Amino acid sequence: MKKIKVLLVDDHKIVRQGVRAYLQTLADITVVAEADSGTEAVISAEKNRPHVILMDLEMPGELDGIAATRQIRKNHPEMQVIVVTSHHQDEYIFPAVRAGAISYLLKDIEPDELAAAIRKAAQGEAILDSRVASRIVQELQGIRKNEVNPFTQLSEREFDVLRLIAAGKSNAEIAESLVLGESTVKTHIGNILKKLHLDDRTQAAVYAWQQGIVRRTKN
Amino acid sequence: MKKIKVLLVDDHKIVRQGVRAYLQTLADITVVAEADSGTEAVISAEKNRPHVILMDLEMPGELDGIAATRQIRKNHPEMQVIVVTSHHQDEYIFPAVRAGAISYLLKDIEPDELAAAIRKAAQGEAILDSRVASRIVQELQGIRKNEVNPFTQLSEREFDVLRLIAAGKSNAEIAESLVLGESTVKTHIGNILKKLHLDDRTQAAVYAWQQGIVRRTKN
DNA sequence: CCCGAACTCATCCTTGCGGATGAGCCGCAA
DNA sequence: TTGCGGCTCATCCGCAAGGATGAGTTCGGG
Repeated sequence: MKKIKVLLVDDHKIVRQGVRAYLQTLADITVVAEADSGTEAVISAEKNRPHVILMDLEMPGELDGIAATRQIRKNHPEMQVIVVTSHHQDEYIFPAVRAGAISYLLKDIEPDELAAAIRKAAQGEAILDSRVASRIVQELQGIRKNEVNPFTQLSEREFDVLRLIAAGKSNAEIAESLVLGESTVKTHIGNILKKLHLDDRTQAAVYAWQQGIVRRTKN
Repeated sequence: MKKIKVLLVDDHKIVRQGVRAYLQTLADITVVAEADSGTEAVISAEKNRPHVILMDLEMPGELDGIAATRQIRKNHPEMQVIVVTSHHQDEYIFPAVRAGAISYLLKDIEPDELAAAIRKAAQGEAILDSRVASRIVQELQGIRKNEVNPFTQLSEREFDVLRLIAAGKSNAEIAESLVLGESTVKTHIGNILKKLHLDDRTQAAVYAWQQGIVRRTKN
């Protein structure tokens, strides 16, 4: 049986060592490389062709875990990325999943669960931490009693702006539409791009369409 | 019975007069206004609230017939735009329809056909000149023997570029992707925007998604 | 009562984008 | 041969778009 090649990405060496030590005890898993930044992760993935990548989200540098995940998945759709983080909040779950992560685990996971997740990921299957899973189910069910929407991270106003971006509007048009100063619009857009880890309005528009925020009109 | 209110848009006064004279002989149709430019058309539509707009495509000025059509349909989806033109070529059919025109007529149409088209349009139904209709059917059937695609006006290369725009790529990334100079990419994009009557890459991306040029990935 | 989050707006600065124009190359058809 | 359309690229210009920062507002919760 072929071993599952794993790439570890975490900015803390001690974490990598710990995980590596554990994984090496398993017969069917081998750690082929480590990276301590998003940029390195992309390069290493390129070079070492791992099957599965364990990606930490919290990392310094230009390319964070989410951006790195997106990058890698773009270049190599066959590689599966498991996101490992201590964030139990909502905010990073969806961006990570959208960036192409197959599983989203919390750092206090049991070792054997990690191994299980890696094996599943290699098969293209997902394992979500139960706490994470429940949040997702909640969202997908549309259980948003108050004002929570599927894009929890985005505020109502930002959502308004995003919709207009996705309609191809310019900042000036958006400002007029929402009765705002153009400055405000730019601020919102800046925040949207930051939150969604995108580079420009065009990507935001694409994102909106992919997510179905904008409904396709009759055609 | 309420009369159908019509707005005439054509840069030639003589044409407007001719059409108006004819339409005024009809009991159920009334010309409520005329406009000689795209800009005027938008304003006049706003003010006079016509049911149907007869729009000439060939007009000078910043806002041509297609852009005006798009604008009006955006502001007032309930107004129906009939495009009247002497272009029997493909190039303007699809842009016009995409911009929201319900019917596409050629200028050598018989008067009673025009009247019929207006009445149909008021009901939200389309009438296409048979020559136009056959082109459309051809396209929809995918009868593209050689390299003709549903977006006849766009060349292969432009299509390549459009797809990348719709993926959220920057000019530099597109250039790298297609192994081109950035200058060339910009030229292509300029041509794409011109041909599709769009303002910027974001609108192009939106357009691409609306048209289904980009396939929605799994989500 | 204070804190944080959302929302608003402004200023400064940099650069990517888009428009206009000109130009050379290739292949195909008249 | 000439011409045209697609493709390629360059230069110049103006502006919209984004990033970085700071700051004032309201509102609801602790």
